[in-house]
Amino acid sequence: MVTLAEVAQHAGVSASTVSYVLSGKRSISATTRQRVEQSIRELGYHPNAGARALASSRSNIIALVIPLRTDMYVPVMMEIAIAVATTARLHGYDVLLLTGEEGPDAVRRVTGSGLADAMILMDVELDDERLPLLREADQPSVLIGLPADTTGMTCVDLDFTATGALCVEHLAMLGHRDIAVIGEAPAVYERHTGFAERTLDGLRSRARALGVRVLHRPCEGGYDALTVTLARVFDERPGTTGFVVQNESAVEPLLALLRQQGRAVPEDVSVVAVCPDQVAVQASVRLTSVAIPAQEMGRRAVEHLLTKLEGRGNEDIVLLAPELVVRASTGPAPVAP
Amino acid sequence: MVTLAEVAQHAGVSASTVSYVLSGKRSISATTRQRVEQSIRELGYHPNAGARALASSRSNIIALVIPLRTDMYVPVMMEIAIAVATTARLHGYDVLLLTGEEGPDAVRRVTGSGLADAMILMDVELDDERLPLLREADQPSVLIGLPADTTGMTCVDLDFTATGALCVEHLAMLGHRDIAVIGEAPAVYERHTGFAERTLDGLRSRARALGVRVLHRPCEGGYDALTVTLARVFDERPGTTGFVVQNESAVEPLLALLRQQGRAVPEDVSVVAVCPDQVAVQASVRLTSVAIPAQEMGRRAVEHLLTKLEGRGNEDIVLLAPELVVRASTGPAPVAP
DNA sequence: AAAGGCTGTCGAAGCGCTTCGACACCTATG
DNA sequence: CATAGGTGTCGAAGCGCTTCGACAGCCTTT
Repeated sequence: MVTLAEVAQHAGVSASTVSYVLSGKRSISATTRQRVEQSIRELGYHPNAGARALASSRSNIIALVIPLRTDMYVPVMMEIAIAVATTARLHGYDVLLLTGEEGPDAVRRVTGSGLADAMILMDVELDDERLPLLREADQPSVLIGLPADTTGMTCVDLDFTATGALCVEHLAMLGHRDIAVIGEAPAVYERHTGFAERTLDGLRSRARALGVRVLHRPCEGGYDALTVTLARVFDERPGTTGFVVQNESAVEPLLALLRQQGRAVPEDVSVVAVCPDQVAVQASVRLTSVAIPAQEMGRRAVEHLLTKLEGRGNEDIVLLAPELVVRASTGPAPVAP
Repeated sequence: MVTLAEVAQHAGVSASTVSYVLSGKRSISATTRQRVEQSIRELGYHPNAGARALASSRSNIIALVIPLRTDMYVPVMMEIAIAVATTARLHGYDVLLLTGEEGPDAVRRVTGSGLADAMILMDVELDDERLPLLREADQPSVLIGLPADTTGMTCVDLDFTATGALCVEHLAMLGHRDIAVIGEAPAVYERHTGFAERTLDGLRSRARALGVRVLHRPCEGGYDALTVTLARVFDERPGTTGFVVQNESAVEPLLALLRQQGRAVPEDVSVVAVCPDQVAVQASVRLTSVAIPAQEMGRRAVEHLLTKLEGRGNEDIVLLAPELVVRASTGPAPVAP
């Protein structure tokens, strides 16, 4: 293993000079710099992470806490994680992957040990028990998701309230008056993950404003669960012509069942989905949808974290504006028979 | 930030004694140990990771290199990553998340900087350019996937050859004589990721032995691509009654199209999938399938890595035996009309 | 009773780096 | 020409921990 001292000797300068070449914190003459850089290349030198962390008390590592559950939005989580890792690398940081399993202990461990300089938490619950710890930690953090109390926190999320409103608007504009919402599994609501409720809020309040009726049903993924849910929907609201789906694993079953019941999409029934674009375009009917901008969320989270690490920037809520893309699953409401 | 020295002072012992209490590398009297542990708890001490890494030249971190592409098997990757993180924590290790983006440089960086003690690489290509680096590195590594040349490497993977064979066997036993394989996207084969080819090999050689005909078609996900592929299959082999699908995003389209064409599953056509269980049970027909044991792969990879870190264990190929679970998508071949 | 072996604790060195103050040298200024 | 102010480089201290050798005190063994 090559050390700073060896590089210094090889280049005929002192260790501190090499350090300053590396960090750029003091001016170094062009000739010296080149000589040092040459030595670094020749010897294949890589600074030792531990020593660096110890001396500078910065690890250049960002901790990313991902949810342990893999019951929903897996591709979204993955995409966020990859975006976080990629963006972090771009700025010279590495990413430490923690699962939600450890709970608050993970926060204590990271802040206490100096393992990471900052943390990003995904899948924050409305009343997350890690929040108090983060508030009093001296390490910056960014949440992906929106807890109930955001004081002192920086959060990045899709504006789910606006998303809900957008979906209703689109359907209302097409003349739909009775809308059903197929939501996430009941467990997701019970867990108070926030985004599901917020979508619903946005949806309902805009529906009220537009004079549209909304029926909401949480739903497990898969065909069996959806068969039951759909039957209940049409039972209670036979005139339903618009659907909003916020549950990846309910998308395809919904389309299949509608088809099976002789309800054509979009002639008889319109469907708007809240899902990754890939799901929307690969579905059996290309879905009008609001995408979840996973990459952007990951990128923004890291960038915000970095400005906080630099002392600039601070408490802040970033809500990404939803975009509805019209595809083949929505059309004018059928004229009443 | 609490330091070892502060704990030592608080407990009225020397720093080294605290260190030995923590590491257990020398015997400590029960009373001293308790006093120290008490102080640690009271002060909320966490060892500083950088200092520890520097002094011991072990970071207690495992690097996990995940593929950058999110075009396939995303849930599987995620599940592996989570299993790796969880298992690692169980043994006192943390996980550093690297994307394939950096290529061989990632390996150099990690080995050079002592950032991690060992690495796990996912999505290894048959002739991966990182392999030579890993061979000469003094850090242990484990591959998830099987490259062409495995000398000096430890690999963990599903036995895809056996998987292919198992699928054919099952269909052959049910009397199917003409089998079509719907594979991954052509790009996956071009990239030489290995597992796709191995499945095909196992499939073909067992088919030959059993006197079954096999037609293989790579296929992009989604309905459009599958419509074309399926038409070609039935065009070339009208008597096809068995399908093996190894492409998550082709599963549902296949079922839908078959249904649409009036081919009942499993009465007219049988379908076996190679996919995560979740996909198999959530499909519109509960699929007979060979699961990809993502959790197990992640767990085994970490455990192997740890034995290598301890100096025990070494070069080794672990092929997990596939298990075929019969569900509702396969049945006896229809009697010829 | 002396020699030897354990056990439990301590002090000190050192891991590889960053960073502060010092200082030699050079150039502009009065 | 002496002085002030930059530049560019160096030496040394110290980050918080692990680990090695030393050794005091005790218990066996001969």
